[in-house]
Amino acid sequence: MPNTNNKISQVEEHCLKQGIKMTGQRKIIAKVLSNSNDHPDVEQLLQRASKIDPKISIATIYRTMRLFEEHHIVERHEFGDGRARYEEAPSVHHDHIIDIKSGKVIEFQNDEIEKLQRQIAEDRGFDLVDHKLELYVTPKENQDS
Amino acid sequence: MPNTNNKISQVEEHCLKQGIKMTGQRKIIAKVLSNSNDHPDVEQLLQRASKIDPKISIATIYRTMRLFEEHHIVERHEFGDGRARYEEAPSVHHDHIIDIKSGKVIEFQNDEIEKLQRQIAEDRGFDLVDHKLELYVTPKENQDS
DNA sequence: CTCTTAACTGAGAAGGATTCTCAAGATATC
DNA sequence: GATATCTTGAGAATCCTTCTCAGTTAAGAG
Repeated sequence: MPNTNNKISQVEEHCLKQGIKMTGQRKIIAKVLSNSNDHPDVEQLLQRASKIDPKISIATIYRTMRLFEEHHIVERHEFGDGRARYEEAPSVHHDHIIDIKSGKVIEFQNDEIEKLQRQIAEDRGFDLVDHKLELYVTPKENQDS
Repeated sequence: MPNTNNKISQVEEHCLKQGIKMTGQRKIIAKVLSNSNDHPDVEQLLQRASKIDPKISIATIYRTMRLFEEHHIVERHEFGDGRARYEEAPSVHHDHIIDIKSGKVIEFQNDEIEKLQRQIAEDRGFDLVDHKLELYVTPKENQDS
């Protein structure tokens, strides 16, 4: 019976568009990324990939994430815990709220801030090529929202 | 002849206010920080401190920076190059522009963005306890500003 | 001023995340 | 289906940071 899971993932499609050679391992990692809604670190990626191919190595995860990052297929983040976290590069940019109590990461967009950032760089004679905006928060005290 | 450099530095004063035991090494590191207008990393701090006391150790720099950070006497930053950089905790908050061509770091303030950040956290039921805003830029092309 | 105790330091070992090395394996081309 | 090129796995190496521990020092009590 043919594997029903072998259709091409979003991430794999982006790879193909950019002419990246798709090895078995890269396809697996691409699929893992496409199936993740969170911001996994390398260890988590290895665990998820290992369920598909138990002999995939952590070096390949590292190499592949670097490759994907260079091709803007994933975004790398460092949320202050000393290791990189990844997400499939979003079509619409967003920033992150990190709940330091639970470690949960929430995405948000704010066009006003984006505009202000560009303007700040511009005003000082620079082109804004990238930015990092992270809000570190704790659940509000007097509220059970 | 009394050392003309032995007056208490800004950073040392903050330490005293907080009841931190001031050893010779800590005084030196405090002075180095007060005399720095940039965002030195640990290696740079060691070099600068070594000019005053050549037998100061890098472990002490690390330990002292952690101590000072915990007491909010310095701010630690990670500007994407994998090592921590420090600055004397500013009385007025600012964020950073990093010129990725030269590595130069420029400080800026923007109250509008600060306000929006607090509001974004608030709207989602959180208290904003910290944030990181870094603009990665390159010098503008068609301009000699 | 000296004693005492708790805290601090220097040096190197240890740790965690990431990259590198290299032999073996896979891929692609003709 | 031989050959050149790229990729992989495994462990070594690297970088930054923290830890360990024996020796030293700060700071308060007498």
